[in-house]
Amino acid sequence: MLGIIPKQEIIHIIMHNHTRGNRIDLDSALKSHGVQSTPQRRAIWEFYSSQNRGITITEAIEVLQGAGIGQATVYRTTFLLFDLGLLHRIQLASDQVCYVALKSEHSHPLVCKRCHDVVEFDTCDLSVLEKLLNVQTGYEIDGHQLEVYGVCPKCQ
Amino acid sequence: MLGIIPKQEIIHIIMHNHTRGNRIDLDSALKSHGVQSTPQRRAIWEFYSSQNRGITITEAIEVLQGAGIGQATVYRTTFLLFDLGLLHRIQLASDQVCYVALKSEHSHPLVCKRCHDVVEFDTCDLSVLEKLLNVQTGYEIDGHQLEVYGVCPKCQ
DNA sequence: CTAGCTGCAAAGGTTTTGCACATGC
DNA sequence: GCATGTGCAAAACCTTTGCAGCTAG
Repeated sequence: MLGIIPKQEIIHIIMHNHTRGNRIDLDSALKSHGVQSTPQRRAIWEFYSSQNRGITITEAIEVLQGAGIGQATVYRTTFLLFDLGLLHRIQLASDQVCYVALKSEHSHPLVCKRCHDVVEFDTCDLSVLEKLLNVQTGYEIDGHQLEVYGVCPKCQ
Repeated sequence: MLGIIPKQEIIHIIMHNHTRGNRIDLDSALKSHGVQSTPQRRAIWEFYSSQNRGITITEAIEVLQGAGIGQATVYRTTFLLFDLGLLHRIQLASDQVCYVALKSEHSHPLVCKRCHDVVEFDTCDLSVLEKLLNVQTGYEIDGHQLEVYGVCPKCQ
């Protein structure tokens, strides 16, 4: 009963949910932080956005150098996008880190441990938890990072 | 009304909650994974456990070399402990990663963005979310990573 | 026009590795 | 006693930086 939803369908469901949230607009995101929109930045964002799996910096460099973008720029831009909250950073194995473009403004990745495919979800309600933590600890809560891990239907 | 709980008290509350969960026993954890318990591994675990804030590998190396432990061993052991699920890995700034020892088997860190102090909580109930994701996506869910960020009372 | 961005290549830092020796079981 | 773990130092790798030229606004 589980795992029989065709992949296409899943993507569709996910995309459908996303259209309810605010889609991310790179240019406004950059402008609102007072930094320029350049062809390189757009290309790098485009690349991350076009993948639905975690991308390591090394992979990104490899691909984007083919498009004539310098490795330093890939580093600089990836960190910039991460700092702006447009990329999600994911822990794979003990030492591997990869990035996924957020599709909507509040979303979390569900990552396949085997093939690293990622689907996103935005239906996490942690406001109650955050309130509780605030009362219990006195911390002024201002965000969370949630990643869920599993094995995708294809890999099961 | 918030932020007036003395730190001592907070730690107490947190520790008290933890005693309800299973405390972590390094030796059994190591043995159950078929790896040896050595003085170095115990010392490194001891060190992470004694801190209530995120520790970078560089900091760990610096301290533990004082105890005569080689840097390669610190790397190897830190990754081992992380792979065994005994250390939590935390993203600080865009490129800084640090580690925190889990106090009980299912716990999550609440991290101060300024001083990197960490308190842990185990009251997250994501089973409903995990079930939903399973049905929606066909993924076989087997874990999640949740980090909450904020500013601790001291830093406010 | 100018502040901000980029590519290049070198410097700097971090992580991994091979190997001889030591140690847990 | 032997498989596993460790320290050392070198190698490999990854990330950052300085700078001259380019470009977005």
